[in-house]
Amino acid sequence: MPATTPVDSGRSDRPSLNADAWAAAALDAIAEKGLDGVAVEPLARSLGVTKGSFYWHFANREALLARALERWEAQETDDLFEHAARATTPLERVQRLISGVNASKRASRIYQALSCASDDPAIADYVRRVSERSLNFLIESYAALGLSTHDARQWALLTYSVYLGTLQIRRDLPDEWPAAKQPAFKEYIDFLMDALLPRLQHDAPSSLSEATAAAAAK
Amino acid sequence: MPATTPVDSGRSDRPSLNADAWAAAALDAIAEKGLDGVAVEPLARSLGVTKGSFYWHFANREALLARALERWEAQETDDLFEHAARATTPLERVQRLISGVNASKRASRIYQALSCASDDPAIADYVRRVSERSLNFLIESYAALGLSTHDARQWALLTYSVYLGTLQIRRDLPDEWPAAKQPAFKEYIDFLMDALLPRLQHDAPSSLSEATAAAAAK
DNA sequence: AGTCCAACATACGCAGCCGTATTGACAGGC
DNA sequence: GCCTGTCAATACGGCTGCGTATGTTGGACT
Repeated sequence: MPATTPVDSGRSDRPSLNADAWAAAALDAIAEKGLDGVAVEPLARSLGVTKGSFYWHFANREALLARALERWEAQETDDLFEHAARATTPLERVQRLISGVNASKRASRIYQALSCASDDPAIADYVRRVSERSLNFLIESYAALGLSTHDARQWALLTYSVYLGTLQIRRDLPDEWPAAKQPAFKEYIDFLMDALLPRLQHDAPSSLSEATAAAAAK
Repeated sequence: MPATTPVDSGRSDRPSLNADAWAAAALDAIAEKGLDGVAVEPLARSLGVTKGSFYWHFANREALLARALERWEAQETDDLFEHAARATTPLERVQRLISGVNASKRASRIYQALSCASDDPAIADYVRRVSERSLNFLIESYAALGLSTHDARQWALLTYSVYLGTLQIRRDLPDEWPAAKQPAFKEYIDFLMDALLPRLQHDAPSSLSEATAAAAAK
């Protein structure tokens, strides 16, 4: 009864699922129920179809996972580039990363779920690449602040570990973590920015704190 | 054929499994294969018995999980107390936590696996308590350094997030992380200690760096 | 109008895990 | 020597997910 357009031209009753829709649903499942949440039959149910549809688009569950991971990696990379494009100053980049810790609960959950499952070498490669790009982004940001490659790397490792650790604290100790609206949140972000920025001798310290406040106000 | 001593008197061919042995095996499974690795039949196989034995000691899988989590919480708490007992100075406490980031791969894997599965409210409680104790330990350590409750809390959050984030970096980016034997490791630890300790005005900075080097040399 | 094909649905066998029920081995107390 | 309690093996049913084989349908094309 429901008319379908096989080439997926425009909208219809059933948009005729494609592989990307399955991959997107798989990523949602990872975010909500972990990697084992990516099961063919439950996913089909949530999409309102049966697995007869799935095995038309994919060879098996592994192929779906690969596609979902590619999608995830591309998304994370795009986010990073978009992030870099918006923040012009290297200083601003670090500030945005840190103050953005309260955003994207979904992204952090996917990241953690995949990191947990990185025993699987296939998954480990994706996680490694995504993490590496984030770390390199930070290294470049600190290098652009005038630090040597060596020092920039150390500061980037520090900041990235703070970022990751904060994500986990927010999850494991939700009561201990101030809501973004509370004054304690901004206060702590300011504290972090002070701890995560090297004290450059040739720069006035007031400019750092002013820029921090400006970014946090957004 | 193999004689067993049912009351578990001493050692025998089969030491007659008790509930604690099952809980220990369950924790091993969590460390190696995640929470879903805690499956009755595979565990029984790895212990050389069948699940007929399991359902004598436990009502169901959930009961095993609860017992394993209790065991884990007790272990982590004991480790923390032992850790506190050995490090007398508050400064030493922070140093040992940070430099001990390369130890206990197993513990960190269990922690991460449980944190991933903290959607389950039963598990979340255990994770929360364990994390809370660690954080409070750090808060007290920083407070003992002369910081106010508020400042100690901020520094503790920073250090704990660095600790957690470093664990994850070591797992996700094993190539980026220096081995404990490499000079880069000690160097980075020194860098961390400098970044994670407040600069107290009334203390000579040289004493901090000296104490750091002494602890790292161990 | 008839054919073809993409995109499903249906039905099946298989494997793994859970939990139960039943039975069996073995030791110690009497 | 029998009885009882402990710990374990075996056997079973049920559920869930994977993968395959085959049926069905509606639209595109000619």
